Amino acid sequence: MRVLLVEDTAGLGEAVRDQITDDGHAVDWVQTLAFAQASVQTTAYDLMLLDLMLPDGDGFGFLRKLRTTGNTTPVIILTARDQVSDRIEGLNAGADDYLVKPFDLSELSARVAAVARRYRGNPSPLIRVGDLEVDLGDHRIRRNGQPLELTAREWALFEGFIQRPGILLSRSQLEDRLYAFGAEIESNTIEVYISRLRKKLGRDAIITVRGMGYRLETHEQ
Amino acid sequence: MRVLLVEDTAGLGEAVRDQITDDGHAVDWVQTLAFAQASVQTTAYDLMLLDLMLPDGDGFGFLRKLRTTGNTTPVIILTARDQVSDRIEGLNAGADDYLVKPFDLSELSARVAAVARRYRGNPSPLIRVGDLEVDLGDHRIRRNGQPLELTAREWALFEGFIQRPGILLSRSQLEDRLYAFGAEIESNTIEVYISRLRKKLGRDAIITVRGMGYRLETHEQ
DNA sequence: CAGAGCCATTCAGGCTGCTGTCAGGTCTCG
DNA sequence: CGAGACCTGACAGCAGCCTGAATGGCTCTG
Repeated sequence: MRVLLVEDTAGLGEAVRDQITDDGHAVDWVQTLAFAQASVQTTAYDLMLLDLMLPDGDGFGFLRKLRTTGNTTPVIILTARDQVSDRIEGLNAGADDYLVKPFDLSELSARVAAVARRYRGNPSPLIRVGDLEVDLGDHRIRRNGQPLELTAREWALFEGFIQRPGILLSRSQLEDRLYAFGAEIESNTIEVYISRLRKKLGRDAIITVRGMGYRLETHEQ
Repeated sequence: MRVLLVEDTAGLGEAVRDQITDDGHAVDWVQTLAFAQASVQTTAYDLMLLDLMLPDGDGFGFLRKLRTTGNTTPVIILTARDQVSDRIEGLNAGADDYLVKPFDLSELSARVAAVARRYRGNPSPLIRVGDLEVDLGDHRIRRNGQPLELTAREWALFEGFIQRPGILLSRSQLEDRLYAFGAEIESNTIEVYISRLRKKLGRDAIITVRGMGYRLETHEQ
């Protein structure tokens, strides 16, 4: 899952980023509404974590504007304000959940997982590709009825393929799924994970398109 | 994806061009606003990388004019200016993202990939030419329903033809698609690839225009 | 706290088949 | 018919890819 974190406090931002990353998601961290605006325009996020008090404005307005432009990305508000009125205003503005600082990182994890599950629950929960049966919300895969266990990184990669079956994903797009923007990757990690996925999903599940990337075999012509 | 790079610094331009090419996109590189203007009028780009300080003017004005004429191509600004006011002006002028020099090439890749992701989020258009059916996003070709396998180089060449069906491409234009700008090529490589493409696409798919270049047969008129 | 176990990452060795080159042929035009 | 332009089969070299194994970090457990 790809998460946009909008938070101007360095310490908290890092902690949250690390936590969400550990949970197996890719995190883009910005510190102003201007950058948040730019990010949501160029990237389709699955979840947004939004601080309310930012150097260049109020998160409420940003969220309202986001909703009026048709963006339905789930948003969890992170804030020091704990007034009931704030909570209501946040939910009215289109937030999906609300965390009051200081909050426990494991609590954050739980909310994130819940939003992800709810979000994934809407569109078809079970995806079938070839002999694979995938539940995006629960991160579960069966192959010929047999459950498969994927690690966080394996899942992050696989998710990219399953979301749009048959699509060609370049190496840099795959790196983008595993690591946040700007991260350096300087070995053949992607290849190693492709290899591991093949071992679990079946040898010919993922097709190498030499010089271009990889593609999930869909058995459609 | 087809990218227009507007950058007047030779070294940086080459580096960016090579990087984006490596990521699997087609890059047109121009060094002035005048050429940029001409390019956007003749070609539908999926992304523009725009330097702000150019010999014949300021990128802001160009971008504003572009937006007022209804062009919604995503634009990423590349600039040495890192003033907050510049950032805001850039976003106000209609930019989608902002990269401050010196930036890391992998970061550029990530931003470009983000745009590409959105671009591919739309149902990738199927292009039909003769008995060929081409999906530019997925890099797939079928001929009479039969899937074809093209290598990276073959695809790079073919992409040039399919993007503007019927256009005549000179030998040097084709070389530019395969090799970094300025690379010397001193054999008949292009001819060899044309030959290989013909073997896969059908003997009369590509027409030789003696002394001028090659053209894709469209069976129009 | 030691030890077991799992995971992410890196590295090296080996393999596949793409790439660029050449040679010798065919085609086209004046 | 000659010259130049173009075509294509063959091939060596190597880029790109695959994968087993090693490493180190982390968590869990007793």
